Amino acid sequence: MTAPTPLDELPAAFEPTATERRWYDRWTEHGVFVADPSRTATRPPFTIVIPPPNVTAVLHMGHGLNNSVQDVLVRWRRMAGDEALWMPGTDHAGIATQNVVEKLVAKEGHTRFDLGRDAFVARTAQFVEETGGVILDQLKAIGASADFSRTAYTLSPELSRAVRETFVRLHEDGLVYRGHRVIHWCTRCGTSLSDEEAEFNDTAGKLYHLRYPLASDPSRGITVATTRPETMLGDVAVAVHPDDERYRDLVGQELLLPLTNVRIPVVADSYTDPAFGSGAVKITPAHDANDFEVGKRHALAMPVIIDAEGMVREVTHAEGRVPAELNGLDRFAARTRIVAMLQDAGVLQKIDNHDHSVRHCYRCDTVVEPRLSDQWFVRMQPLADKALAVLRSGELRILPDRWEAVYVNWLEGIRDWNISRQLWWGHRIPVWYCDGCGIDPIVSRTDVAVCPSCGAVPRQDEDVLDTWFSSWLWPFSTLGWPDDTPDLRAFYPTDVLVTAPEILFFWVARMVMSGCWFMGKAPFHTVYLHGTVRDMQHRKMSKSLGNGIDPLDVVRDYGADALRWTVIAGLGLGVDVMLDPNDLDKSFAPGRNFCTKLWNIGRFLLSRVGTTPVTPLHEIDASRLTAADRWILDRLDDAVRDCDAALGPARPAADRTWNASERPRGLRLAEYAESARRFVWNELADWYLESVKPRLAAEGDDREVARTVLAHAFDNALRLLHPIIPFITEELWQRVPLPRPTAFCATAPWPTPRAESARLTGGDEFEIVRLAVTALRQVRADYNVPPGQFVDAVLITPAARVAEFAPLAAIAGSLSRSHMRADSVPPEGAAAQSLLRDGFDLVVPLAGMVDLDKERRKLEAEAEQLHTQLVALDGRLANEKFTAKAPAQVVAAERAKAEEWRARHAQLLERIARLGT
RNA sequence: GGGCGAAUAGCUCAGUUGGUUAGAGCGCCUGUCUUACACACAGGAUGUCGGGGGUUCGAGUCCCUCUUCGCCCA
Repeated sequence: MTAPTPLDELPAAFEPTATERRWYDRWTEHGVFVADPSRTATRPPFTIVIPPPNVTAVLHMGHGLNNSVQDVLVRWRRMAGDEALWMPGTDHAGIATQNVVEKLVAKEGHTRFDLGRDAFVARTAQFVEETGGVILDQLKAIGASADFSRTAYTLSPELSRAVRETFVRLHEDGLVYRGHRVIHWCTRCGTSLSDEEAEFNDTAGKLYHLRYPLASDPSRGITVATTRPETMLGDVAVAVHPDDERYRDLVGQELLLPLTNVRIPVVADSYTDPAFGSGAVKITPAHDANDFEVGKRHALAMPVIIDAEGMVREVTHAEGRVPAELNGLDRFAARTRIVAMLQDAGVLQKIDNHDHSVRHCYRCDTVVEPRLSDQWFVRMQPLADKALAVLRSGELRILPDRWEAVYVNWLEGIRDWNISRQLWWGHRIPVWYCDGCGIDPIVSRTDVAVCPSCGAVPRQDEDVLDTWFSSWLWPFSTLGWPDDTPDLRAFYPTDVLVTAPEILFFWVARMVMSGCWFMGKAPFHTVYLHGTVRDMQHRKMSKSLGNGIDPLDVVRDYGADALRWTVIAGLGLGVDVMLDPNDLDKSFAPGRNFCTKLWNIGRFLLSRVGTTPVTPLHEIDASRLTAADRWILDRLDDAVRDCDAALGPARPAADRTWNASERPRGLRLAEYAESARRFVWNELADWYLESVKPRLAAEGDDREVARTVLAHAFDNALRLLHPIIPFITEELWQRVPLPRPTAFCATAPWPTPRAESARLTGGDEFEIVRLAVTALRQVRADYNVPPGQFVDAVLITPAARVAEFAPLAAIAGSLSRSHMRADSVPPEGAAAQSLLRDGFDLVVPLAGMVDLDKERRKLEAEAEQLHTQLVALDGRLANEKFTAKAPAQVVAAERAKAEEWRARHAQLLERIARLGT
């Protein structure tokens, strides 16, 4: 290890770029982030699995936020003595990755079909091999302390084995089945999608009212309303509600489908809403999931009139249904055309504007086409039941807790999961079909080369599995499952899952299901859902809007610590983070300013403490500590307690189950950041460091005490701050001349407060100093005393304490640019005066400057305000209902407060009287 | 259409089982290049806690209602 730069060479400004690289390499060299399952015998494990970014992704602010949060938690627990494991990795991202490589291939003038499946998959694998590590390297640049020796990948041989095991086992459990039904189809991606992947977008559409004539009497007819007139080519019936009087006599009769003159029946089905439109609905079973159910109930035909590319054609069971002029048209072009045709035919009665939600592909935003096809499904109800049970028992909690209702709502209305994807990039479905003998599909853990029934060569299912079917195993597949590995035994269940609400259903709920089903335990005890990074118009950052921020730009310009501090300190629980992509200076000012301030505090403090080793605090006798020392040590304890209360508890107290009082607590990262910041900036730097300057200037015993307290307080402050801003704290911490318990701040023990019993009295005297200084500064401002001008001031104390406060008055004087002395009697003559507390006063004789009226008004205003409050308080205390019904504790506190106010009020009146009239 | 949630200082948000002078950060105003820091220091201003009604000795906090906004689901 190279020696740190000598102190006299400590640069005037923190240099993030070089420093960050250096410390990250050194942490890695020393295996600081590597977890060891054997050590969990003696210390609790703390595990976080990363939400695996897409293997094609590049880092954006969403990742920056998400991973900063995880890193804060992992670094905190690592310092707190847990065996901390942060499992990193990437997701093969079937559709996204295939799309990327298809675009590359397209640039060469080819399609994936030109290459063929094997060559395309090989090409994609090679692409991932070359570029897949990019985002992980970018995570290192923001300081992520993940255990990269364990980096996982959803399409690795190990995790692929877990996927296949899962599929087969669920099939054995009766939870995986093949289904024939209408699913969501993306005509651009050429694959089916799950319900979650087909997102609703509000769309301004139109409602077309079409009149279908009665076959037996074309003068009569039924009007149906549809948003998709082109699907009428696939209509097989019109449904009305069984109780609808208007249509009762028509049920069972036939209508003539316009343009094609296909005869279709009128059926009665309670799916129909009599209040919507005309109360009659056209039924297109092959192109609408609800119509499909109606079609099944009434044993109707299911003609398919739109193909996989979204073109209108007579696909199956549709002979004579598609007019020649519509054949081969894209579905949207066909809509325009058919509306004109329907109008010409006199069928179109009216067109209303109609806002409704239309499903779009979550990857490419193409309008989803409902499509009749065969797919593999997971029966979700049994899995969902378990996922609900662990939330209700308290084995699992979600923060902010309002998301628990959303989670429950989704699980209670759970629908089966379509896991087939008509893609090439992913886990091939482990099912083989024998065309020779036609036996049932063979579901197998190992590849099937020969049909066990007839000996023919079977063919494997062409489809791959939904990517989420591999990522839902992430908390245990990354630890070695299905093998019973030391990692799995030590680190499962994991602790906290940190992610965004968008993937609560896609991923989080499904992980809970798989964890409960395969491992018998929820995969984590806490789900932490953080907010979204947005721009100043509160729009989500996105590539298409061009309002994104590249975290690496921020790291380059301000440093990783500034990035981390900004997002963590601004991160209320579940609250969105607003950043301005057009003004990075302003957006990241909180982090940059704080890092600069901390650097300056460190630079000054360390230069004053010097490099000579400092006596540890526990070797200093308590009697040698001054009031200021005791005050800052008390503040440190408060800060540690506040940070602990904001962050923890790290895990449920007992049996991995949350009790009601713990359940909503913890993970308040912004509160933690603020508590630590307040200590080091507003207490240590603003007051203690300023007050201690004179003591450091004089050689001697007291200088040693001051050096010890300074070094001790700063050491603890750096450790408190390290999880948020690891680089700058490590750089400074290495220079604190205290004996180091560990090689790195990153592995130093998390601060603990002194026991309440060890807490010393004496902090309050320093509070008088602070009040005196503040009062003097106010007087200065009131009388426009030039900043450089020293004034005389007297701290009025009880007679018995003049000697005790003489040195404290001197400190207050140096902090307020005044010659302040302690005395029990005020000086003669006009003076500005301020009532401090406990009978202490500050008197400032400003010769010739004091405005007695002004002083009187000041004191009278305070007395008057106090009086008003006192009257209200006395009224409350005189109210028998209050004293009888309010808790005794509250009443006692109110009485004490009344006494305190009364005393202060009396003192104010006395001071006013002393000013004369 | 169903469900959930939010509305507190100019902005983003805290405010723990109701307890009485409603807080923080940023921003704003004034002064200061005070020998670590102007990315700083010092001082200062700012809220009928969305509207209305109710419960209570007491309501930002509980109940009802209205308004506005957000999210999820169909």
